[in-house]
Amino acid sequence: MAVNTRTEYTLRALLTIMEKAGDPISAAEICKIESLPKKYIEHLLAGLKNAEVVHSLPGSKGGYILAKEASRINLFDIMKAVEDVAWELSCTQRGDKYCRKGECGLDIFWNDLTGELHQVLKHYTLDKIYAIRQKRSAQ
Amino acid sequence: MAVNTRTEYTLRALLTIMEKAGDPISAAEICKIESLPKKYIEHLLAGLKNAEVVHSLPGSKGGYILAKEASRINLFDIMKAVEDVAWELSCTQRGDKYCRKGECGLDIFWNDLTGELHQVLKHYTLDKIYAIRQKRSAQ
DNA sequence: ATATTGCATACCTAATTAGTATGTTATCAG
DNA sequence: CTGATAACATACTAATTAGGTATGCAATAT
Repeated sequence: MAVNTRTEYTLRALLTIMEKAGDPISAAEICKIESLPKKYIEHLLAGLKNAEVVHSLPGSKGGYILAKEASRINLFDIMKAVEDVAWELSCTQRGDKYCRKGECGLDIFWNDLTGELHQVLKHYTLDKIYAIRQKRSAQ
Repeated sequence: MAVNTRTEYTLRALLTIMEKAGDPISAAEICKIESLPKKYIEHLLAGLKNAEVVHSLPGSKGGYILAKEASRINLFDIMKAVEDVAWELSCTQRGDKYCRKGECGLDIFWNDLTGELHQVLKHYTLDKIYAIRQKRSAQ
């Protein structure tokens, strides 16, 4: 259980988009600034577009912009958009081979835990993450 | 990112051991009660033994017992013992191909987040999980 | 002694991750 | 209206991880 590169790279891309403040930035430029693989980032941004986290504009002056204020975009939404399954902890829903379909009695526990972890993720909005990064740069 | 079967099955095994209250219970019996694959559980319990979460006794009347009170065993310890990498979120430590080794400025953020998530996991001790399960059974 | 347990090692298959490649479609500048 | 520049869609692939299974050895109680 770990955050994977999808979330990591996506976050870096989003912060780069955010810094452009409404001016569309292309995948190519994002990847140049952040040293990321272009095709992979395009692929990830497609997920974000679907989840309405970003808007995209094709064409020569095109690129990506945030679909809403940075304070309304949180880590949970990002992960959900970009990882196929975002921290779904319930064994029942995963359909594990030896899952006893609720008979183990732990479904409530997994739900409680999932809720708490999602809460932590939702607490980290894009603007907060940006602020944490700025703080570090200032040191 | 999700909890996997390792943690799920291990937790069920530990609760079964806990219910025996100090009387050693064999992997075979655990697996009979919880419908789990014996070899896999043995493998997982080996990790728990290493982490000093359980003690084991070989021989005919042997089996597993908790190494300490249920209130002193928490989900973080369990996951760390049983999953190779327990929720290590830092890209630097994972050695991702396009990780910029701190240059992305997000290392502090990942550390903050990791800490918060670990805190949630540590809050769930085995006796609390047991209590949550009992509550549900009573319904 | 022997049955019963844990324990160690190695192996295997399927799914997931982390990308890459190729080609198509929409927009703007000239 | 044409060419460049972007996004977008689909498919593919290599490497790693997950989820087990198999075999055999070591320790203990009866």
